[in-house]
Amino acid sequence: MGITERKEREKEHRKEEILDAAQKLFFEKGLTTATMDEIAEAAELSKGTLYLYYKSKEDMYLAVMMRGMEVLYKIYEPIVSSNDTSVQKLAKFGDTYKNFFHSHRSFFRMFHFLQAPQFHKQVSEEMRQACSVESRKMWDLMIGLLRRGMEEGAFRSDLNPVEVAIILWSSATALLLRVDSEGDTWKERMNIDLEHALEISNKLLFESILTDRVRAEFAGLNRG
Amino acid sequence: MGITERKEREKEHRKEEILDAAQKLFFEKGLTTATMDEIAEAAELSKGTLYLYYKSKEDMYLAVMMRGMEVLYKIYEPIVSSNDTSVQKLAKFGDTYKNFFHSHRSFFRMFHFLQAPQFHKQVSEEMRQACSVESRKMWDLMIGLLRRGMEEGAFRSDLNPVEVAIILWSSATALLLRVDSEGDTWKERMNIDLEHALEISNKLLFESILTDRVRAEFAGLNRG
DNA sequence: TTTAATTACTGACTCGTAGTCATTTACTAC
DNA sequence: GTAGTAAATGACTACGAGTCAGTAATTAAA
Repeated sequence: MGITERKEREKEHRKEEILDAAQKLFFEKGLTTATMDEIAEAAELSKGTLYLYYKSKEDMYLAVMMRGMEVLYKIYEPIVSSNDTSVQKLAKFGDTYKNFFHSHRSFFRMFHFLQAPQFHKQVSEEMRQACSVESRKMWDLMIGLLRRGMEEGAFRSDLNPVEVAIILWSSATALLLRVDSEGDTWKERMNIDLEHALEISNKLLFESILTDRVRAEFAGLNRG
Repeated sequence: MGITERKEREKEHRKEEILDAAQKLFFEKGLTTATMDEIAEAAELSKGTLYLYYKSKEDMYLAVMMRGMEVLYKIYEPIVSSNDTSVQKLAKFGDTYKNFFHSHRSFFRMFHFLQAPQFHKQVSEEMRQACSVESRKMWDLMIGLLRRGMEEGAFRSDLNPVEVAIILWSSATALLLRVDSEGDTWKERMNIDLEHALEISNKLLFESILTDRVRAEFAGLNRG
């Protein structure tokens, strides 16, 4: 009989329902301001029940964040699988990240959590592991793209593809975080458009990793 | 009579003593783990007294962080005032930031707080203002350096010096944060030295903002 | 010197919230 | 119908930020 299986499904379903409620509140209020009581109420369950499904508030937060990582992965994956050239793919990577920032701002903000070690106290080892696996998928996409581009002679092969991936990803993330938190300030006080700064940053880094041959083509395209 | 002045001095002194205790505990335990009771005990005062000098725990945290910003400023200021060329100065800026990261790791970590908007709830307007002024001093140093370099023809003048400052600063900060929180992981799992990645990132960005003339000299120097 | 007034300090208290656990309710099997 | 199991509950504990009525110390006035 399939009772065990049905129960298993229902349990998974309940877990997702709880996460829906958590997502709603984390999006609205952020990690610290949203309370477990509020999430419980939104999920139409008691607080105790939440802890049958997630070990801590932080674990729950990361579970929501992983949804965001999956969203981003599903956007990126087809870019890598497409028939574009490596150069085109990398350009799309940059645009896509910016689009994701705009269309999924709340998820993007959550990514920031990973880099704030002071709040990881309550994160379970399992969740840490799961996040690590999920983020590894993203890195592999990008590193693979760069590695193939180097083999094809599009990108400079004297650079380490992993290092380049980290450089591109980190600088884009840092600038988008700044857009998010300080964008208006820079605009008002210095008349600076941080998104334009991001474009310049991407352009500078992008061009500096192209091989001379491809850079010449690229410049030709930009002029024509 | 100087009683009012003496009292004023004593009050300032007490405020610094409290900050010494706070700094010790924030360095050891971070913002969330350090408690006001612990800080009070370390300062040999009651918790209530702390609130006569600082409006909230977050305010206190930012006051400590500002000490770090002053330390960094005092390291940077002489670089800008020196007789080096703009190119040399900019190179020193990069090295200096990395040195600061190593010698004042706890301060560096605190800087990260500014970019985590979810924890700014309890920060008073005065403190926000004070931080803004202090960080503005740093930015002005860097922006001024870039602007002069552009006027002298060392850096490309088709770029906006403010944008370049933001780009260089953000990417360096992002990579150092990663060194701090994930450095060991990348080393173990991928055999990647994130500090080397930072050097590459700096080199790529650095060279791409030089004018063609200076880049040629620079390349000559690097070879010679 | 005594007393009043001002300032500095105290620590028990309130309040909010994460996480727990003994108990209750709902469901399944025999 | 009853025993056994799984799911859910919510009152409770622990803990920490921030408060405030009261106390002590210092200065000014009488």
